Amino acid sequence: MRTETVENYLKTIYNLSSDNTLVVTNQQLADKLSINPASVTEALRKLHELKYVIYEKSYGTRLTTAGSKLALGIVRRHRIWETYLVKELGFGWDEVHVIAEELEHVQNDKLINKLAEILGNPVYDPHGDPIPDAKGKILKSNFIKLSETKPKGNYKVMGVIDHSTAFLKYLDKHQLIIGATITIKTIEEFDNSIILICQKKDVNISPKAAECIIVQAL
Amino acid sequence: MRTETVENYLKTIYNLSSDNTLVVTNQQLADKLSINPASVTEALRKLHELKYVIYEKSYGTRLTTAGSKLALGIVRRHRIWETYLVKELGFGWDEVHVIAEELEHVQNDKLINKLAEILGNPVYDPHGDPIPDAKGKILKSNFIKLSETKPKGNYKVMGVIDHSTAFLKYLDKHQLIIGATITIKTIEEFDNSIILICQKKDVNISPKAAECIIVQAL
DNA sequence: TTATTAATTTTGGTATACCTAAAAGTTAAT
DNA sequence: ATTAACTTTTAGGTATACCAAAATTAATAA
Repeated sequence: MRTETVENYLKTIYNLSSDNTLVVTNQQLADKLSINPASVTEALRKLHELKYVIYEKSYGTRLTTAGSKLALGIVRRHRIWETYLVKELGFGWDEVHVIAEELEHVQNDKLINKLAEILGNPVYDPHGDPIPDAKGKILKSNFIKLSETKPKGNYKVMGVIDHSTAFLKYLDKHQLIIGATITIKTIEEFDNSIILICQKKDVNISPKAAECIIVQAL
Repeated sequence: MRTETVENYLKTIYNLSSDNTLVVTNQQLADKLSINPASVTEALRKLHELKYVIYEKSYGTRLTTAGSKLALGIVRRHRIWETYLVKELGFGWDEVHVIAEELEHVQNDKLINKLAEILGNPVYDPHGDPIPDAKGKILKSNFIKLSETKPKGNYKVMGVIDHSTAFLKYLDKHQLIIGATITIKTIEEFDNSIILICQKKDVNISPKAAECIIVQAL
């Protein structure tokens, strides 16, 4: 199997399994990777043979220790590059995902560690995602989704789940950037949209968007 | 055809044709790319269909205008990355080639132009090779090979042809770095090896190495 | 010029990573 | 418990990018 293919599967499995606590379905993988489910079945069988995943037919897949290790390496490379692009090269947080998607496959630990060092070994990337260290250790947060918050509560925006340019530009427009403090005003009965206060302005967030914003209770 | 495959062929044709003045043979390509000549024939036929090269059966190949443009883009990316790795990230000139070989395939003009800007839009990379500008314009030098020099002459080291770590470390050892001033002492009758003076020390250079060192007469 | 050597192309074949369509299996709803 | 809906797998197929071996073509030397 080509390295890049392996890396894309393992990274996606990692991202979908929330730190390996969940089993990932073929459908989820097919959707995320934009490929046919039949191709996923095939690939998972090979990854199982390579001992990167435990794939149980018609049930689901999770990473082995070896697979996790590899996945964390790729996640590290991706997040370090995103941070470097934003902090050192002046890119916007809404444009770095696609570039990092390519840069993450460049195989050179010395390079990544050098970038990390220049950045002061950051622990979070520009989207609020934790960056694994060189040994693969990663912080796990007890943050919640905006969709799980309660009215009257005060929260701090800690990260996002969707990394698309469109979504990030939408957040920028409402000042909903990492670190912003918000207060939940009400949750609409009929469509579950959330009305919150951010920078003293009312902002209306759709349930779909609320699923993609990560916050911490204050 | 995969982008990376196209890019590797075009780049190699460019490098072998010395600025498109020479026709490139299949053998040369097979050697440089470490693949079977039969595969080269196949690939060239496709590149011809794609209008990137003019491939004349059993004769040779050269780049079209479109092919040249693409090739220069890849060469630019490669050389900008090499320079960035050396100048900004502290890598040695002997270790950047392999890394740039991967980085050159990352498709993002804004990124390359940003790196170039940080570097002050350099015109030469760490190996003395000229870097095409964003429009594809490239300096052409009238430098000569060390193997073409004459005894008693004074020269300045301007670049290298071989980018392997082994060769570059060998040069480092003898202080034969870019910019170094040398004087040709003699050329051995029986094996054509060159004895030159560099940093006041005598250095003996094999004919093979002399083919890979580019100098300018002073 | 012919023979020899070398380069190139043809032919037939492999592995990878996808695909579609159909079959089998699983889950949920009545 | 049976049907309906969805998911997963199987089976058969494609394009890419390579290969080895044989056939052809070109270049070189006798």
